[in-house]
Amino acid sequence: MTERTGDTRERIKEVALELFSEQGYEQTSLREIAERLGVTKAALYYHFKSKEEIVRAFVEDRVGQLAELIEWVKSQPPGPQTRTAFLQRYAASIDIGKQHSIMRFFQENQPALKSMEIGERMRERMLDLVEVLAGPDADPVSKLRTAFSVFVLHGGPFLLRDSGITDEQRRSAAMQLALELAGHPTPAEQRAEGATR
Amino acid sequence: MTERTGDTRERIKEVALELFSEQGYEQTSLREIAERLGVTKAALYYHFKSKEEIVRAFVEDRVGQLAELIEWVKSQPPGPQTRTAFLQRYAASIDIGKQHSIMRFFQENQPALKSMEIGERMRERMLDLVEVLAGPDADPVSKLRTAFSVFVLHGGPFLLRDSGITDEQRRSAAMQLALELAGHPTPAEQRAEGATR
DNA sequence: GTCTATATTAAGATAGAC
DNA sequence: GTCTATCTTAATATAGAC
Repeated sequence: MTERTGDTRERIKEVALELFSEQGYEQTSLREIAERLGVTKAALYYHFKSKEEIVRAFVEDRVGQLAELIEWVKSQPPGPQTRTAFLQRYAASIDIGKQHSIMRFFQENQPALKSMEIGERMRERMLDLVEVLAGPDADPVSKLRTAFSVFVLHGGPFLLRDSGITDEQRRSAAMQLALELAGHPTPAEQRAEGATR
Repeated sequence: MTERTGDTRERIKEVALELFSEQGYEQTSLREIAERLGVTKAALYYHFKSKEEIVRAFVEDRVGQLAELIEWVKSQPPGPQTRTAFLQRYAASIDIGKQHSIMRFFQENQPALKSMEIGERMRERMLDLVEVLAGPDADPVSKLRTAFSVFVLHGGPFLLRDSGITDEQRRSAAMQLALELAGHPTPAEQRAEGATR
């Protein structure tokens, strides 16, 4: 065979994600992706029927992971302990492979994703996640606190990129703030806690 | 005169900002802006020499406001009290006119802004702001906490847009979390506080 | 599965009349 | 100050040979 099975498709996804997350979706042309891979644009169209299809391919990977994470949260008792335990799992899930790039791409390319159905799916998943984490009857402030606890893990390290510290220190600082936010009980949880004492 | 002085230029800025912040910079064509105004593209080019120049015009407004806010912070004693007082001023500054749209545009169009010098200026201003608010010797977690206290005011209300609550309740929830984050003293501030007791 | 060549389209931008 | 008309460019996408 002329090449290892499925390899080219994966390499296109990887290079595209790298460029899309670094430069932006609209700022990256298929020509650029093709050149980086040492092929022509036409080759890309053999593997994907459009530019948007490439996005769909790697965002779907992340949507699948989120579905699993959401199921895990649902299987746990609601509350601050589950939220803080979740953040450890979530951090691990973005630190492997290209998941962190996917989240950065998702954050920074909302206008482009608005017209894609995969963007809508991703957005809904993130909202679902916050919903199950905070609990359906959480007040708005608690929902925000929960949403930002997750958000800090993506955006925090990036925000600290100009400080003279290591990646590991950035991740650690983000995790510390995330835990602080997630550990805060909602009013509903406080009432429940008081009732069982 | 055929029209009220400077009016058209301002109307272009307004319409462009509205479309750029709702749909994205790349997703909005000059044709669309012109149509909305009831003129042709050529008319836009009489007032602005490029699409990017329109962005520069309204982002510069915000950069100027930020400079003033930063000066105010510098004039105050550093610490949690100044940070919380600042957030009130900051919230007021984005609630007037189109400043909130400018910040949304800034957040959601980072890839497009990356190649514009006005984007760089804006980014630097925001980093300066966090620097003076948190204090130069703040640890990474405190810097993050401070950065997110400001960020919550932009992003928080937008994140809660699907909850069945009013705009006012959204703003209030965002402010509450922002104050919680900004009110937290940094380790350096805690030491200084202990020393003066 | 990848190439060359090309179709198609729409954007940003300009020239010059009025 | 705004128009019509046009230029220029570069992108996504496709046809068909190899």
